[in-house]
Amino acid sequence: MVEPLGAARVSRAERKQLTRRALLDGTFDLLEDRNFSGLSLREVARAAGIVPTAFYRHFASLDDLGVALAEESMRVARQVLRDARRGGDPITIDTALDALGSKVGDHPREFRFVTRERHGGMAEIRRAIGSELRALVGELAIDLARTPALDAWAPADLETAADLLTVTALESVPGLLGPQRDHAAALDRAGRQLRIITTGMTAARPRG
Amino acid sequence: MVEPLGAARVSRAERKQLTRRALLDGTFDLLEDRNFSGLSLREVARAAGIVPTAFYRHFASLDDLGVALAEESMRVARQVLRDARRGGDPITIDTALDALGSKVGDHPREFRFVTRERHGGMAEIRRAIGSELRALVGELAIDLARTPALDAWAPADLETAADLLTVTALESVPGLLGPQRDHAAALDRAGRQLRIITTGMTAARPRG
DNA sequence: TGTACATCAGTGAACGCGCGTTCACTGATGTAC
DNA sequence: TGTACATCAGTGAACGCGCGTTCACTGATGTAC
Repeated sequence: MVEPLGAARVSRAERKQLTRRALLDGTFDLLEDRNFSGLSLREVARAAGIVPTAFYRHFASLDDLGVALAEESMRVARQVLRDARRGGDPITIDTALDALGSKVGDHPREFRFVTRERHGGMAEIRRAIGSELRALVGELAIDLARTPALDAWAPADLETAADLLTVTALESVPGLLGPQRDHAAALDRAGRQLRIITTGMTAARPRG
Repeated sequence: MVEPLGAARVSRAERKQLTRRALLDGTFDLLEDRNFSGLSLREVARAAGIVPTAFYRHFASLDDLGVALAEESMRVARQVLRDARRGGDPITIDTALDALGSKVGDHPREFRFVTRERHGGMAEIRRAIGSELRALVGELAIDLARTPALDAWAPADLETAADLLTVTALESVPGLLGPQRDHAAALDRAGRQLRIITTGMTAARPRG
């Protein structure tokens, strides 16, 4: 790494973290129009401004880097749920979609990664995304459990419903990653679908 | 291609079709544990038993082959809807999931391709799958339009609901591609989710 | 039926290139005293 | 504060390999007469 003129002195550990960030950021940028499995180690190193062999100081393999990207991406995705609850009020469809829309706008690379690699990626990456997604669904199920209309539901059924809501919302992400003019339609469609689901949940005889 | 001893004489056109099939089949087999974008042309040719340069007699590029695989896979997926209607009765959740379960069992490679490449693949492949999926959703919307309980629904809302049902069913495919013991759970979960949706549809005030 | 020519799926040599990984190294940062 | 040594992120040369694509070709099939 080149020391910029007049840069503050940083410790070896700090500098290593900066390079690690450069690897993650550079890789996210390379993924704008490609698959993770279409990347090469040399290309990733080039994007981070290091020599190929230095890559191994940070990750044992490209797969390892992919898992790190999956974890970082899912950390952003889980933040949507927290944003939707801001003010301490229960989550509604509108606050959730607002939160999703602005989070995708702020972090397109992370959502693109999740969308592309959730089913399309290498086994280890899929596993990492899957387990984080299950945690997110579990969180949402707890929100649902606090809803009076659903207090007769068994935990497993709440989980199933939370999964359905999550996947439906996630399905709108490709539309939110495209041109601005399609965003409203994507959110509108997701809103209609989520409303069908919540209508079904409150109308359902639980434990069917 | 080697002429098997005693093989029936086939025309040049027939033989070309056989090689094309070998390319499609060989590629599907290579995709069992990888991405389409992880394939190389030489590897595909090897799997089909031809020399790399002969590939170009059949497809202009790997992308072209990918689009052919997408079309073939979606042809199988659309067959699920037709199977679910067999006997001329309206589609139900149970007939649809039965049809899906056995179709995935018979054609795992095609469903794996759709699942992996729908969001994860190269732009041209995504486009091919997307447009076929929209056709499938349109077909299902017509089925829904024939349902008495939904006759007040606007076509666009039926389309939105059909999309939700389709995507929800599709989400069970990864579970159906895994070990046999997980199949029942995947279908059960999809059934519960589809029932939430259909409950929501019949309970909803249309044109909301 | 036989002959002469056209077609074209598949062959095989050759090319230059980017790949992942190895290895010994450099030189700034960190630590012990 | 100064010195001697250890650590370790990043370097750069080198390797053998599989890649996509080009090209001129072969020989069986197809067609015209």
